[in-house]
Amino acid sequence: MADPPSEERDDYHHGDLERSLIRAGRSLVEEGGPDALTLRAAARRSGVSHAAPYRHFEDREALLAAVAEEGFAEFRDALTEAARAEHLPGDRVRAMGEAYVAFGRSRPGLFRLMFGPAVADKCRHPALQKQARAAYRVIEEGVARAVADNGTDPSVATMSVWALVHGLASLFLDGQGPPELDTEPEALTRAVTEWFATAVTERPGGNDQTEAS
Amino acid sequence: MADPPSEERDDYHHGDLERSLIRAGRSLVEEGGPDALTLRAAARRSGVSHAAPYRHFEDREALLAAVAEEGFAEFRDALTEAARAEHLPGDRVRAMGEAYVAFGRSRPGLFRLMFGPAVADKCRHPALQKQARAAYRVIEEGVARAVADNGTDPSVATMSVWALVHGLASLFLDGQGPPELDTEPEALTRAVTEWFATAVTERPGGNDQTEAS
DNA sequence: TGTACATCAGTGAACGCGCGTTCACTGATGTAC
DNA sequence: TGTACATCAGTGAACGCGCGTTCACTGATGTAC
Repeated sequence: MADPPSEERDDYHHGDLERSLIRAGRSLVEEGGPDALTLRAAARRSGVSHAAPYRHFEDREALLAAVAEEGFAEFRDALTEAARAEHLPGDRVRAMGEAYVAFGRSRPGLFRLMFGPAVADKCRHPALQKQARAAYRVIEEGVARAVADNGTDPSVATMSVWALVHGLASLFLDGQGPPELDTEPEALTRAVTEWFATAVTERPGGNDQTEAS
Repeated sequence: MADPPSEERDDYHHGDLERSLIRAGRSLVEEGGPDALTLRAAARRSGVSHAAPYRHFEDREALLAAVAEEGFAEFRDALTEAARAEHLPGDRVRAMGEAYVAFGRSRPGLFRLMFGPAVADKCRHPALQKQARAAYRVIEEGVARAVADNGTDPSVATMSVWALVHGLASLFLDGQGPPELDTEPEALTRAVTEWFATAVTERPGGNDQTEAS
């Protein structure tokens, strides 16, 4: 549980401290959530004095943002990959949904950092914002294709799909799975996303889209 | 932004410090999220020395749990009330969904405390667990009634609805609304929940429930 | 090829902060007789 | 009705902690001549 200086170095200069800090920061986040990322701990893990990070990051939030940015890049890759494995638009949506939930479940701390309030002012970090939007666009395109010719409003559909899988992931992360349900998270995720992908792909029944506006 | 001792008292004994601490804790949570709740700040707001809370709460987490418990009670009331206003099962589900999102949006800090990782070990707080389950049951019953005779698995449907509204709330809270969409959160919520309530109520089309198991 | 010098990454001491928690204490309250 | 005493709520000083951030510094690197 302690924090041994893991990266040994003999020379005065580290070599690539910036990358090392991001990697350290990421492991801290994955182990203990966003709060566990402190500049001092990241420095410790990189085998460097606690003031050294300031050569590379303006403040703590900057390192948080860098870690989150990396997370979003991986996230987008995971979604893209999942979609690539399928051919029918509906299957793609389902596959992306499962990948979304799987990503969150396998990296809870990172997921919380990416979507939570840890990086307060995202406008201050354009690179992060860019990656986040890129991930959003992957879902958006997939859903748009799936509802292309059934009359559903694409942005409502995208938001629905996104909310559904984001909610699933969040609930699992927070241990809020249904109390007495003995279904495995994977099976439940599959059932829900499948049901939903089908519903979204098919022509919506008597739903009056204009009523809300 | 400072922390003035808001509750004046002349006498040595407070009167009802326990309640006062919960109220103070709650306002701290609502203002700055779960992290902002510290025993010292709650004591300050109650106009009491920083060691006094230990007469009423074993540790910081106990106060967090008490605040969360209160939150869940209110939450359940909000859901129940929303459902009561409607008569058709589908409308009830939609109304509950909107109430769920509205609750989260109007009390972001409390919502994060209730569903987030702040209270690490929920088993240590049976009263909290009880309230959380009670809230879950309200949704469960509403959804079960809505899908009663259309062949959808009620637990899958419940989980879907829950995930959807939870996801919507979370995304709004974290400022992750769709980038270029200019729709108001309320309208979007209404559109999504309405679409979804309709989909869940109607007979599911070509969806093969058994395929996942 | 050698040397002066600017640049830059990392150091270590220090600052001030607020926190959770413990402890011996003191002041108020209420009960038994 | 009055008094001794146990009980209990709140006090204030103290402990140790880890943090973010600043600062003058030192050691290494590489470039201009």
